[in-house]
Amino acid sequence: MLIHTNFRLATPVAPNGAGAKHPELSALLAQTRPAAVTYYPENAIIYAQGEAASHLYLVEFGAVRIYRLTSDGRRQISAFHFAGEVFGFEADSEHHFYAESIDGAGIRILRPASGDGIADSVLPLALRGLTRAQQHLLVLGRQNASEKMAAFLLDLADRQEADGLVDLPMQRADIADYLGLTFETVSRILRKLKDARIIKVPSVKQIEILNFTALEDLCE
Amino acid sequence: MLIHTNFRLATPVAPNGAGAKHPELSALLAQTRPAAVTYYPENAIIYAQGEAASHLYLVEFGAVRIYRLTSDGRRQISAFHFAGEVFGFEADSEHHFYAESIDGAGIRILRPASGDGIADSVLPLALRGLTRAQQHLLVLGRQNASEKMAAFLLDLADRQEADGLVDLPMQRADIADYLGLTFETVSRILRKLKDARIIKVPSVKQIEILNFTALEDLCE
DNA sequence: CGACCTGTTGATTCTGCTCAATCAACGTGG
DNA sequence: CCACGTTGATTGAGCAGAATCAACAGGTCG
Repeated sequence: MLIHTNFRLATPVAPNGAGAKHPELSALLAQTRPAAVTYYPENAIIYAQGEAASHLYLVEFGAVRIYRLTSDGRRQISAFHFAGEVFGFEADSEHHFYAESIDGAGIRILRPASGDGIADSVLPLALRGLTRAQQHLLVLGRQNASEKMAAFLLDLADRQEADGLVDLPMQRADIADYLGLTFETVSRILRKLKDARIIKVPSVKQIEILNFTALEDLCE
Repeated sequence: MLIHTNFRLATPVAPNGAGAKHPELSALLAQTRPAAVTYYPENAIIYAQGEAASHLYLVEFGAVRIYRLTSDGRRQISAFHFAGEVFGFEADSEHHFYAESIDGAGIRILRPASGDGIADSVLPLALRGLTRAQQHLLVLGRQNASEKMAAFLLDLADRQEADGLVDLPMQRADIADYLGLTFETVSRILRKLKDARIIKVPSVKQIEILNFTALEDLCE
C-alpha cells in the first residue's frame, strides 16, 4: 500500500535548518539533483524488504522507522529517523529492511547529480549510521529494561535538542520493538520512572525529563 | 599493554586468497601503500577506546574481537573479524571501541596511497559492516538463547566456507558477550544442541554441524 | 605437584514475558 | 447526542527462560 503524494514545502528543511545540524548533509545535497518532497501518511510504506535499492532518502519532516521481521513475525526496529536525517543505505542493490512513515513524514529522494565522488559525501553518513547501530548493540545486548529506556530517552532528547521535553511520535509497541522489550514492559518502566520523579508524562506522546542525571546514571 | 612485533608472511593472504573472497577488498588494496604485517599475540590490544583513529586494519590471519565496555564492566562484543576482513571504521577521528587479538593475529595497517577516491573503496566495506551490525541487532533484540547460538554457528560456518566443521578461536565468554548471554548459558545451549544431534563438539574449539536444516529452522 | 584458568553442570533466583482485564480516546452511524 | 466498535495504553497475576551463585572437572604451566 504505497501512497505517493507530491507535497511541496514552503521552506525545505534540508538546506537550512537540517544543514546546520548535520554538516555532512550539505556536501551530499550539493551533489544531488533537486527533487520534490513526497508525503507519506501514517504507517505508509516507504520501501519494503526485497525491493530494489537505488537512492537515498532524506527526512524533511516527521519520523520514520526502519525494521526487519523474523519469519514468525517478531519485529526488530533498527533505527528511527527524524527531520534532517538520511536513510536507505544498503550494501547491495536490494533493500534488506522495511521503511515506514510513523506519523506522516515528508521524504526527499536523493539522486546523485554525477556518479563521481558521491562516495565522499555518503561515507560519513554511512559511518554515522554504523556508529549508531554499534551503540545500539550494547544497549540490546547488555542493558536491562530500565537502562534501555533511559538510553532511549536520552538519545531522543539529544537528537531533538530539547531541554527536557521530548516528543514520542511512535507508539509503545514501536519503542518496545526498538529496545527488544514488550510494549507492556515499556509501559511499566515509564510508570516506574514517573513514580521515581525522573520523568513526567504530560501526554502519551510527550515525556518531560525532570532528572537527566538519574537517567544518565541508569544507562552506564 | 600494546605489543607490536614485526612479522613477515611468506605468502600474504590479502592479494590472493582473501582478494577472491572479498571483491571489495582488491579495490581498497590497490589504493594503499604496502605495509608490513604486525603480529599481535593472544589478547594483545590492537587499539583502545579513546585512541586516535586514522587508518584501517586488515586481518591477514587469526581472529580479532571488537568490543565496548559499560562503566560497570559489562562487555558487548560488536563483531569478530577473521582473515581477509577489514575493521577500524570510525565516524570521527577517535576509536569508540577496543580491538584485541583473540588467538594471535597478523594485522596489516592500510594507509591510503592518495587521499583521492579512497571513499569509493571504503564505502562498500563500511556498508557491509553496517549490514552485519543491523543483522546482529535482530539477533540481540528478538532471538532467544538457542536462536542466537544457531545464528552464530551458521554465520561462522558461512564465513569460514566450511562444510560442517567450524573453528571457534574465541572462548565461551567471548561468544556470550557477543550474543548477550552468560558463558554458562552458552555452555548449556551447546550441550542441548549436542544432545539433539544437531552438532558435535570434537574439541572445545571446534564444532561440527551435523544438521544445518535444524539450525536454520531454529534461527528463523 | 599445585595453582590457575576455562569449561561444564546443578540449584536457586529474578527479570521480563504471556495472558488477561480494564480504561481512555476516537470515529462512525443511527 | 449516544451506543458501539476499535485501537492504544495501562495494570495485574502467574510463569518461563536466562542470570546468578556455587561446586567441580580437565588441561596447562610454573
